[in-house]
Amino acid sequence: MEEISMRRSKADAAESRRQIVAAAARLIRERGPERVSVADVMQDVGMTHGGFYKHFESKDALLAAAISEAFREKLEFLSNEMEKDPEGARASYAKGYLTIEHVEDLATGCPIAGLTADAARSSPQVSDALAAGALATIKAFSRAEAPGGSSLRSAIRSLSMMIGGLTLARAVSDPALCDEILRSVRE
Amino acid sequence: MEEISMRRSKADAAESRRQIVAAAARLIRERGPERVSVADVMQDVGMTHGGFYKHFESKDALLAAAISEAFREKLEFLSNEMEKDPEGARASYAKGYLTIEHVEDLATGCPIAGLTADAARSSPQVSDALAAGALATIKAFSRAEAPGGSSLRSAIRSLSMMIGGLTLARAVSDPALCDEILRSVRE
DNA sequence: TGTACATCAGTGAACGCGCGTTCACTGATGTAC
DNA sequence: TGTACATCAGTGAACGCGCGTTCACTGATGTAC
Repeated sequence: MEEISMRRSKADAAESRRQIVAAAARLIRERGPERVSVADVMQDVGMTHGGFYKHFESKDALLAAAISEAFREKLEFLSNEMEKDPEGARASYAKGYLTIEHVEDLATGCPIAGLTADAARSSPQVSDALAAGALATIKAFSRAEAPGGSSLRSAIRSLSMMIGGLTLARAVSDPALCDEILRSVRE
Repeated sequence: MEEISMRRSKADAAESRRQIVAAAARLIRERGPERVSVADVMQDVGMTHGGFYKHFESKDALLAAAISEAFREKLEFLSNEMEKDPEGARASYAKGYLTIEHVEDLATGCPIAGLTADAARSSPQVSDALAAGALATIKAFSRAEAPGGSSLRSAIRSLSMMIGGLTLARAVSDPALCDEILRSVRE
């Protein structure tokens, strides 16, 4: 315990930072940005809260980095799908998106559905990170073009249906209705 | 100031409670449930925070009541629209829903889009209130039937598109893209 | 209708607690020679 | 390669502050007679 408390190499520090951001990206989606303290995040990576400010200027700076990280993971996943199957990537992403697993798994779920309400009431630093992620998501979806129709329009419409369907499924409590929502929106 | 501090009649007390709930319904959508304190709400209706517990058992009880009130207002509005124009109520509600005004007005906006993420991380008391409101909304939309198609399915799909479109429009920062999202989803 | 008293809506001070942030300190790391 | 020293990642205690909640108190309301 004590020998861990000394200074670490630059590589170690960079790894610490990565872990802090990854932990925050999960925790803020699971519990909400306000219900996750700096100490919670640091404890999650096995550190004490005091060292936090060696990595970030403020909690808001961490939130912004965590939101960017959440989008990075999602877009990386979509990008891999597109390499494997350029034609069906968007449909298969939507299929995985509209599942009971995604409804229940807040921690690694869609950051647009999970964090837009929070970001809209937060500082520019936080809402800018969400806006950048949302823009990148729309662009990625436009690229993963479905056959026919205006690319941007159809990307926006697909994303809206997915985000709204997930939100509505999370809003209701009756499992049967939740399932009906997912099935209805999946087409 | 001082003469206001004494006991009020039962009618006055009921009116106070109504005002507290109405203020909370606005404030929690505007700032988020965690960023609104009991003292903020009481101050908004011109009272001190000490009297709060004469009306509610806890802050969570107020949040539940405020969520129910937000839905009540929305459903009342939809109900009025349906009386005026049974055929076009759903379309005209959707048209008003997908506007820049609604994107910017969090305080009196859709509680599903604005509060589902918060409710999903809250106590049963709070999430149950949201679930009840969401169910009532789906039912009202099913009743306001669009011509043709399965009533429930098409209600769910319309609502999903609206909620997702509003969320996506709130997520982005570019006004032109925000406008493009609203237009794309409005059909 | 009038009187005496219990009730209880609202006040304002106080409570404990957790939060974001700061700070003095430690000692391995990294660098200048 | 070896030595001396500055750096800085991480520790753990401490800070002010705001929060949800409690409490003793006030005096008009509401009721029993």
